[in-house]
Amino acid sequence: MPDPNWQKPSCLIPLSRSEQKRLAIIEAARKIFLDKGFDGASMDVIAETANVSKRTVYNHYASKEALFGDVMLGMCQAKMDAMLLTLSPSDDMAEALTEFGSNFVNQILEPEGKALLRILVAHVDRFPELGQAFFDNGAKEVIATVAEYLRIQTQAGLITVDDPQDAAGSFLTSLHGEFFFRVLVTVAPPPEPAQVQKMVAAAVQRFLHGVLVRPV
Amino acid sequence: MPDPNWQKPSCLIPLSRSEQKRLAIIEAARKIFLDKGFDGASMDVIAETANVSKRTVYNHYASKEALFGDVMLGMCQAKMDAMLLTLSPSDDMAEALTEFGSNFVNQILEPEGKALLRILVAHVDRFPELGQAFFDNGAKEVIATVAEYLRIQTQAGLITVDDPQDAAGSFLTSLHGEFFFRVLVTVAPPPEPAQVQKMVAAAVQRFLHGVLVRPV
DNA sequence: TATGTAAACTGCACTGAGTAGTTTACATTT
DNA sequence: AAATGTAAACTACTCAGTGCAGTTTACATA
Repeated sequence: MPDPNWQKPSCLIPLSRSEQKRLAIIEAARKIFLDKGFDGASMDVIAETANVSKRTVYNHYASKEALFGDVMLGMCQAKMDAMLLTLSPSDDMAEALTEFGSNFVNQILEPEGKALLRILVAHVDRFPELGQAFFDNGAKEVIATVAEYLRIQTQAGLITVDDPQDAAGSFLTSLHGEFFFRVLVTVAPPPEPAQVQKMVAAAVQRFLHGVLVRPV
Repeated sequence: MPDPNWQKPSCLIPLSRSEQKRLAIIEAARKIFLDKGFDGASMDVIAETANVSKRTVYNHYASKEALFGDVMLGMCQAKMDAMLLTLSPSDDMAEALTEFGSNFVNQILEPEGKALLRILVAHVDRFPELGQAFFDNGAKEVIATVAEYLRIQTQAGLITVDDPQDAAGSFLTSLHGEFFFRVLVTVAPPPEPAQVQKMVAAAVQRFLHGVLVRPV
């Protein structure tokens, strides 16, 4: 079992017992919710997994909903941070976009990313703020980063993009192709990073070059 | 209330009373499951909505799972049929791809399509065969249709596509851009058909023309 | 070093609500 | 007459959240 002191803000000042318990609860809840969803997870199991009494769980969180919200927001935050790389206009375009895109696709398709997406999708109706937060603070920023990059490169005369926002969204989704859907809707395992790399590179090439021999 | 006779195979031969009840149950279950998901739906409410006693529901379906499976497979089938148009290699490429793509995107983002997707995603773990069936008999065929089209047009020398399968998947996802994700993960309403049309047309243009002024 | 205190934790029984599926006794349809 | 449907009560179970009596921990003071 990893030392809880190595978890959150400071690992120099030892955490209070109460804070240790809270982290254990969050960690257990994270596992159980990811695995079973909101309805499938029981507060008894979460408490047991956290090695904590059920009463303690309710001392820290007023309700199952509150615990779920806290846990999910934390996971969304972590995923957002991991998804966003910077794009340097000075680097080689194909290379820069491929690196950015591979990371993006891997972050989405990697098992825990997939599980997080599933939970979000499954619970939009009951927890609208979660999906909204993930989109507003995560996906939106990723798209904006790419859009800004496309705008700059268009201004530099390297490419021609009319609507950078629209093109960025289209480009990003073209990177994962059918896999996003397949992984979300079936039990198929996510593709290997090597395959992702290849798929993204191909999509970047198509985006940059086009496929038509003689443009109409 | 619509006449159940107008629903399924034949509306000439009147359906047996038993069959009428079965259709009423399916129709009610469809509504409730789409709205509340598997766990949120109760068999009592479904029976009540179908104007049928709970015992009758259990006379037709052995369990809640069985009813859910039947209802969902039916909806998947209908959605698959609606998603798949033909692609004539002789038509203008941009026009053909735009028409095909608009229909595809609209079918996915339209409210009931969205709800169906959400349910599938939310229940993959408990009903793996559903998502698998939807992918194998639906998405896969759509991709294959586009891939075959790209192969033919490449052979005709109109375009250059190395891996038609991969390109088809990438092309199809580039059509909906961020919207697929946004609609799935937030409560945002689906875009208007006009907006879809515009977005798809732009993506088709990019796919066909590319964006690079001077190819590297 | 010993002791007091407040806050937090434990364990467990309990309430109350919801629900899948069954049973029974009777009615309707074909 | 046989099959099918109805209504309502009933079983058996899960699970969120509470109450409570007693214990542990951190920390301050003596």
